[in-house]
Amino acid sequence: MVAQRAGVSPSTVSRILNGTAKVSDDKQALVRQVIDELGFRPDPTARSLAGGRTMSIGVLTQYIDSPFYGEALRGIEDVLHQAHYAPLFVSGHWNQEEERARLGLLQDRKVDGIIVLTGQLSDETLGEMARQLPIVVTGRQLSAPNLYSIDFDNLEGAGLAVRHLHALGHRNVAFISGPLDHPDAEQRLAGYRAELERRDMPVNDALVVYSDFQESGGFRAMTQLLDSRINFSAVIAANDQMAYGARLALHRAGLRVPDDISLVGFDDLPHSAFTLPPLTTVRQSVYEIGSSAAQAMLDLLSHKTPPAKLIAAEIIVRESTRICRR
Amino acid sequence: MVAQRAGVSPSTVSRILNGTAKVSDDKQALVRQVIDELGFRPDPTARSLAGGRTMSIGVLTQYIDSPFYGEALRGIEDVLHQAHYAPLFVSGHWNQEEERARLGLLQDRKVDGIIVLTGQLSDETLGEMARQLPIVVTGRQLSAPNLYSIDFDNLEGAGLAVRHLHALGHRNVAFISGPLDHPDAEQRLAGYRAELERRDMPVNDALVVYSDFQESGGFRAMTQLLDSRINFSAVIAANDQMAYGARLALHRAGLRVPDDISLVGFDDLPHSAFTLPPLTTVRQSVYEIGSSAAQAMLDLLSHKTPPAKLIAAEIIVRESTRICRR
DNA sequence: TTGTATGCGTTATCAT
DNA sequence: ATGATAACGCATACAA
Repeated sequence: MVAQRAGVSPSTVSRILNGTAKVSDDKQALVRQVIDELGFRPDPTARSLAGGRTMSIGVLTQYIDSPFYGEALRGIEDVLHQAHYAPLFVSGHWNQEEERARLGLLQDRKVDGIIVLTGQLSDETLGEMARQLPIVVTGRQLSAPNLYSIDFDNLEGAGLAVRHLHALGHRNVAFISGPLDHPDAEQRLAGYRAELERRDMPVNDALVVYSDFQESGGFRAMTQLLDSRINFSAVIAANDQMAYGARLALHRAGLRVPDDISLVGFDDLPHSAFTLPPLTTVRQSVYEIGSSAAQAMLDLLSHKTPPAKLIAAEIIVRESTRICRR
Repeated sequence: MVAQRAGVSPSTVSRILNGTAKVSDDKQALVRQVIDELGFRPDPTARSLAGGRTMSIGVLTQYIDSPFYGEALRGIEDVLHQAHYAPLFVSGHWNQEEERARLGLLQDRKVDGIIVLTGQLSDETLGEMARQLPIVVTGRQLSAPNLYSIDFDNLEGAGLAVRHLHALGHRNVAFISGPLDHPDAEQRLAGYRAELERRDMPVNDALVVYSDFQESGGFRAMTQLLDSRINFSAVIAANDQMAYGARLALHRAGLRVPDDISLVGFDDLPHSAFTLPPLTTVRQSVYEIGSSAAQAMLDLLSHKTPPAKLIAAEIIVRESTRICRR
C-alpha cells in the first residue's frame, strides 16, 4: 500500500475507503489527498480475495447477440453500473449442459450473484444454487429463499393479441408458436388458447404450427399453414422475427397484409415499426425486465425482499391488422 | 490448498495444474485423482492476485444490444472461451468520456488485454494504453507495438454497392450516410465517392444526406432526399437499419422498390433477407471481425505477431435493386 | 524433480 | 480512533 506514505497504517486507509469505522477528520483529509496525488485505485482483485466480494454479477443469457434479450442486458448493465457492480455475461446457447458449465465458470469466478435469463435449467437446479448465492431468474414463476423470479405477462400479452383480432371481427386465428421447451413460447401459446376459449372462438390444433423463433422458421411455418389449406383470416406469431418470415411467405403466396390476412407479432423489436406494413405487435419492456432483475439482485444482496413483479404487456396497433371482411 | 491431502506440497499441485515444470508420473496421477475426488477448482481470484493474470479480456463495445456489433461479441466470446479466457463487456455509448471511464474500470479489474470495437477514442490514447497492456482495435488502421488493428474493408464494400448499381444502369445514386464521427460511416462514404469518380458518375453533394444509423433516421433522410427534388434512381444506405427506414419513407411517398427506386443497404443484418422486398446489401462478416480480433489478442498475449487482416466485403444481391429504366 | 518460503493488495480481527 | 498482524488461495523464486 503506497498510500501509507501518508504516514498512517494500511488499515486506516482501508477504513476510509470503505467507511468501516470512524477516522479523525484530519487523517481523513490527509489520506484522501495522498490518494489522488498518487492516483491510487484499489485493486478489485485483491479486494475479492480478502473481502470475499467481487462486486460482479454473473448474467447467464442465451446468445449475447439476441435481438430479444439485448435490451435486457442493457437494463442490467445500467442498473448494476450505478451500484458499482459489473456484469459478467456468459451464453448458454439454449443448451442445458452449456448453461451448467457457464454457471460453473461464474461460480469459480466468485460472482456475488447470478441473473439467469430464461434458459432450460430445472427449477431444482436453480433452487440448489440459491443456497450458495442469490439468484434472480426470468421466465419462471417460482420462489425460494434467496431466489427471486420475475417474468413477462406472456399470458396477458397473447390474450391482448387475440382480443385485438377478435374486435376486428376475426374468428379463425392461426398461431405460429415457438419451441415448447422455451418458457416464453409455452406461455404465449397458452395465453392464445385461453383467450380463444374465453371468446368462444374456434380452438383447433391445426391452426397452431410450431417453429423456432427465427425468421426462416416463420417463413416455413407460414408456408406449412398455407399448404394445409385450413381456413384463417389472421395469424399471430409468437415473436416478431417469425412474423417477418411469415410476412414474406404470405407475399410469396400472393397474399396481401393486411387486406387478405392480418398479422400480429410479439416483442415489438425496433425494426417492427419500419416493416412493410408496419407490424402490429405485443410489446413488453424487455429493458425493464433487465433493470428490474438487476434491481432485485441488488435488493437480495442487501438482504431486502424485492417486490414481486410481472412485466405488463401492451398491444401496439400498426398497419398489419385490419377488419376481417369475410 | 486442500489438495495437499495427497501428501505433496502445494507447489507440486500448482505445477501440475499449470504445467510449469516436470512432475513425476506417479505423483501426477495421484494428485489428479485427489483433485477430482475433492472436486477441487482453482480460485481464479487468488490466481490473479498471485500470478498477475486474470484470464479475462476487456471488451469495449458501444451498446451491448447493438444489432450490428452483436455478432462480433459472439465471435469474441467463442474464441476467447476456447482459450479459457472470459470476456468482460462494457459499453461506451459513443461517448468519449464514458469510454474512458469504462476502460479505467477494465484496467482496475486487471484484465489481461482490451479489445476496442470502434468508438471515439483518439489513436494517441489507444497508443498510450498499449504500453500498459495489449490492445486490439477495430475500425482504425494504425499500428504500434502491442497494438493491433483490424478493420472492415468499408471502402471496397461501398465500391461494390456502387458497381452493382452501375452495372444495372443507374447513374444518379444517392447516399444516406451515418454520422461522420463514426469511422465506419466516414469510410463508407469515402468508398462511395471514390467509386463514383472512378466510373465517371455524377458526384454531387446534394445526393448525400447525413443521418444517425437508426431506422428512424433513415426515414427522415429519405424524406429529406425526396423533398429536395433532386433526381436519382437508386439509393445506398450506409447501414441496413437506415435502409429499412428509407424503404418505408419511399413507400409512404408512393414510390416502389425496386421498380421506381433501387435500394441497397450495408451489413446484411439477419432481418434483411426477410424484408419486403428482400434487401440487396453489402455483407461483411461481423462475426469474423470479432473472432479475428479475439484471435489477435490471443496472439498478442503469447507474444506472436498477428497477421494483418482486412475483412472482405461481398454484395448480396436480392430484390431491392433492378435495372434502371430511365 | 520436489519442497519451502515469500509475496500479491486488501479486509478483518485483534489489540491498544 | 488507530495500528499491528493474520489471512484470503494461489504462483514463483530459491533451495534442496
